[in-house]
Amino acid sequence: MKPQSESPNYDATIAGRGLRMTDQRRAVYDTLMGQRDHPTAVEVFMRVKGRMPSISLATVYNCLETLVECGFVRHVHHDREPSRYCPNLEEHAHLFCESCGAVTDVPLRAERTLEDVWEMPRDTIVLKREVSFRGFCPECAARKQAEGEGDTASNLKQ
Amino acid sequence: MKPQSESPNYDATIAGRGLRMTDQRRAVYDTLMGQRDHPTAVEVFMRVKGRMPSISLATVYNCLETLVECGFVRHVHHDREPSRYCPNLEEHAHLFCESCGAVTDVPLRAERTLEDVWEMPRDTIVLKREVSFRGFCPECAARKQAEGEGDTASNLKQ
DNA sequence: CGCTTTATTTAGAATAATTCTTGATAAAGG
DNA sequence: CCTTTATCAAGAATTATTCTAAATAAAGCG
Repeated sequence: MKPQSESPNYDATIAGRGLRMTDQRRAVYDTLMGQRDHPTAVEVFMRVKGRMPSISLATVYNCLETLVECGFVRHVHHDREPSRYCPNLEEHAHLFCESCGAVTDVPLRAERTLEDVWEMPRDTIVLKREVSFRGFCPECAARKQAEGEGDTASNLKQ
Repeated sequence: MKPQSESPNYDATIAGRGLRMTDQRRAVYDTLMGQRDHPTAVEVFMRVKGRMPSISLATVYNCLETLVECGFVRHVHHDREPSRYCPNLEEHAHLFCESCGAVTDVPLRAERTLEDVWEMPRDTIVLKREVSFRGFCPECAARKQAEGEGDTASNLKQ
C-alpha cells in the first residue's frame, strides 16, 4: 500500500553530484509530491514527521536545500513570508490568496516568453525568473462575489 | 543648495489618511528619490542619517512602511534577501545582478499586460504583481563576455 | 571483511531582518 | 491652554533560517 519513492531517475542525478538519495531526502520529496500545495519548511516538517518521527527540522531544511539545488523542486517566495516549496517544474507563476492563504500555480501560455512582455535591457543575461501575484483565488473570489451581491462590482477590486 | 522636499502633493494624500508628512518621512522619501538604486532599509538608514543624525532605524522602518502603504514607494523583494525600496511607480520588473548586486528596473512593454503571458485561472482577482529576475546586468554581462573571450559563449548561460 | 574517508543527520546555538513595546515628544483640534 | 492622537526612539522580542559540532552511516578500498 505504502508507495515507494516517486523519484525514478533522481538517484542517478543526485549521485552525479556526489550526494546520496537518503531516506530523509526521499521522504521530504515524496511528501512534497503527495500534497502539492506549496507548504513551508515547517509544514513539510510536520507532514514528514508522520512517516519518519525522528527527523529534525534542520534536516528538513537541509533536504529541501539539496532538492532545490538538484532541480527537483522549486523554492517559492512571496514578499518576505516564509519560503514555500513546489515540485512543479513547468514554468509557472504563483497566486497567493489573501483570503485563504492558498497558493495556486499559474501556467505560462503556450509559445509565450517573459520577454514578450518585459523589455529586458540589451545584453542582460537572465538565469532565473520568479513571478508572483497577490489577490484572491477563484474560490475566494467567487465567495466574495456572492457575499457582496447587491453591491457594485467595484468594491471587489478595491 | 539643500533641496526642499520633492513630494509636492503627497502631503495632501498622506493627510487624507490621518497621517502627517513629518520631517523623518520626508527625509526618507527624499533619500529614496535622490539615489534610486533600490537600497535596503539599513542603507536608507545610513544615508538619511547624513542629513538627520538623530533618526533611528526603527523610524526608518516605520517611515518606509508608511510610504509603501500610501503608495509613494514600492516594496521590492527577491528570494528572502532583505527588502529593498523603489520610488519608481511605473509598472516594472527587477533584475538582480548576481555579480555586482545592482538592481535594475525592467519596464513593461507598451500595450502589454501580464495576462498576455500568464494564463490566470478564470475568476481570479489580482491585486498586486511582483516580477523578479536573477542574472547579470548589462555591465557585468559585458565584462564576463570580455573576460571569457576565446571560450564558447555557452559558458555564459551556464 | 575491517578501516578510512566522506556525506549526512541531529540538537541546539547563532544570526539577522523585522516588528513590537514603552515612554517621551510633538503636532492638531477644540 | 488642554486634551487627543500621531510619531519617534531605544531597545527588547520575534522568527525564519543558517551554522556548529558531535554522532551516525554509507561508500570506497586494501
